[in-house]
Amino acid sequence: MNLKQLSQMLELSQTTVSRALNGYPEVNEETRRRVVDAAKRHGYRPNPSARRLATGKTGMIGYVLPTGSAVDIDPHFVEFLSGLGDYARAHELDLVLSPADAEEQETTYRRIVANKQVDAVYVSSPRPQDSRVALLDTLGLPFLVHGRSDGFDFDYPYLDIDNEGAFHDATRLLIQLGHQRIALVNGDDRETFAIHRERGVRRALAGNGLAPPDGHVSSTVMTEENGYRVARRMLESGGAPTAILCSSLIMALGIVRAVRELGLTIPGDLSLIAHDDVFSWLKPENFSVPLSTTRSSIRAAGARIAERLIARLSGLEDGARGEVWPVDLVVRGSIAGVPAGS
Amino acid sequence: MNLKQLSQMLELSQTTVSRALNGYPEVNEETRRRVVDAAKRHGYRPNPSARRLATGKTGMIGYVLPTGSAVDIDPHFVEFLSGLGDYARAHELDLVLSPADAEEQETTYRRIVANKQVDAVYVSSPRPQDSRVALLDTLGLPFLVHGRSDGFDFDYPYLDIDNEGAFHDATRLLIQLGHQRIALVNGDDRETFAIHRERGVRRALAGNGLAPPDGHVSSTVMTEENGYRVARRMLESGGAPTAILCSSLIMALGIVRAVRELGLTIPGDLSLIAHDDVFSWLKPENFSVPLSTTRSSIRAAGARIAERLIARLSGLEDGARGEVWPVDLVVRGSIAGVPAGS
DNA sequence: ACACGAAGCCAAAGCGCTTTGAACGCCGGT
DNA sequence: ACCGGCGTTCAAAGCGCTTTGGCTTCGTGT
Repeated sequence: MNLKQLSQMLELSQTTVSRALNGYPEVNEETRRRVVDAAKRHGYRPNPSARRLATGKTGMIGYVLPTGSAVDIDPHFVEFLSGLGDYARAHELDLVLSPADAEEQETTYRRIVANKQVDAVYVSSPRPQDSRVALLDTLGLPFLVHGRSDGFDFDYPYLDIDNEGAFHDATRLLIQLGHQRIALVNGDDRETFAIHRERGVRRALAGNGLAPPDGHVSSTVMTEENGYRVARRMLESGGAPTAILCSSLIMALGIVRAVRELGLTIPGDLSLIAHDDVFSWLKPENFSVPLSTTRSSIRAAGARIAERLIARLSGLEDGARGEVWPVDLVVRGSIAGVPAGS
Repeated sequence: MNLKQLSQMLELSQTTVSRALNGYPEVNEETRRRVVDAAKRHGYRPNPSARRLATGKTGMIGYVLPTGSAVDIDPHFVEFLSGLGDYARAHELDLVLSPADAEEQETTYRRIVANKQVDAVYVSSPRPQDSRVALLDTLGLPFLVHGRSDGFDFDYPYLDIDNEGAFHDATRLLIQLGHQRIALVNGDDRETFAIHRERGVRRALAGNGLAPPDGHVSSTVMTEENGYRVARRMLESGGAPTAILCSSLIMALGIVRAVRELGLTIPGDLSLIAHDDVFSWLKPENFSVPLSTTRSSIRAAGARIAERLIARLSGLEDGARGEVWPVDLVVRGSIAGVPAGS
């Protein structure tokens, strides 16, 4: 059933039917009712391909997926997707994933724009002065960043959590507990979130006249293995940290393993706070010693991003609002005062 | 730059230019060269929306993403995506994710078909007699299943790993080591993969006149917490298992935690084999006791699925070929003979 | 010399929608 | 009695591609 058939059936022009269905004002309310009613009864649904061609709007949002044999998609992504899906579902909003070589994302963004494949995109894992943000800004494709990209002189819409504040507060807490040698096991410090977290830690330390010694700030891909390696190295060095802040639960697994292997205990020998993105399959309270965390649901962020994206597509939101969410600091058994003799 | 402009520029008809570009035979090779050359020089790219409308083909593949507040997307999904992306990238093939309420996926599939949104879909986490498979078969939308759905009297294309064989072999190995009380910590047994794994275990046991006692086969969502709970329950019961087979590394984390908490050791008190889908962020060799595994890269499967899907879209593959991959059995330190006195 | 098929090209008709520009009837105001 | 304007509807022109059917032109066999 297409528009033509429907309009013939109603003895109206395609124009009128189209307008009735799309809520244009210049159609008689009585007529609109008839049209809407008939459309529903016959299960008429406008052909999206035709509509796309006519309007240029696709009703889809896009995401350029960095791939490559050396690239591992962040496991957080799936949790984010859950959130996005939760919200998008109700609006029949689809998400288009365009895989791209990690080095050549720009080409893909250009293609997306040239092809008018989506109405907006979202960008994740941004870095300072992220080229994608700059590109999208000039290309004029609406976008929303999950995270932040510092260093631009224009505003753009984003949703971020207060990484700096979270790690600042967590560090301050450790300091209040008497810790002085506090280490940071961070993610890739080319990304903004990691930079902000490091900044938070340093600021808290500096506020107390402290600074992390050499080798006590590490930046690696957030795997269990890296958590282990880094922790092992730190803990075996002279002046080992008495507390560690860690950017992910998965790395924390590795840290715990290192601690155990060295015959140390948490929190007896080492206090540990990790960032928790809230996964259902790995919970900080279930660590052998329940883990203190900075917590922020990445899934909720996904839902909010979908919400804002949809608002933007329907013209309800505009401008370049940045939104920063506070982060919970959840204290569990993994932190304590400084071990005696340290 | 659109087709019209390009054809005027070349002083040819749109027909000829279109045909030249799409490789139709009835165009002079000399002419084709000119056209292709000009198209490249001017960066002409056919408008996909227009092409869609004309042909009905979209050049995209779809996936219906089950969502809902109670639904957690499988973390394996992201690894699968990596593989899919690796391959799809080179072909500029995009993936459309359509979020759907877990209970109402059917509606979404119908919408996708009615709207001609994608040329094919892939289906994951199939169950026996999966309604999606039946639906897609009748709707006539090309599809490819990752996994298998038993119980249909027609063939359909799928890619699966030999779950039954893997768990059979792993169990047999444990039996050969002298184990008699072997338990299975499985995933959701409404899904085919879990059913096959259980079947593999039972078959190996039966082959030796054994059978799992009550309570030694569990089926839960594959989280760390469930691994812990189940293992704890099993190990504290009378006639505790001396060996456990486990369907995921994440659950294995929980099992290890339970073992440790009970003051037991691996492999001294308990042998453990888990299935490894090959994640970069959690590796079996890095468990405190290196884990023996049945191993199959889910990422490779993603790539292969993309490959087959693409072959199918370009008409190279047809029919309903099922493909089953063998699974590696990798022995590491987590298994040993039966503890004395058991 | 003519017919016939193949090779190569083209004009135009879709695909199914939105949107422009115009038409129609009817009202109130002058 | 006439005109401007409003409310409502419509025919037709896109959007940019593919594909049908037809039209030349040229070489070949009779």
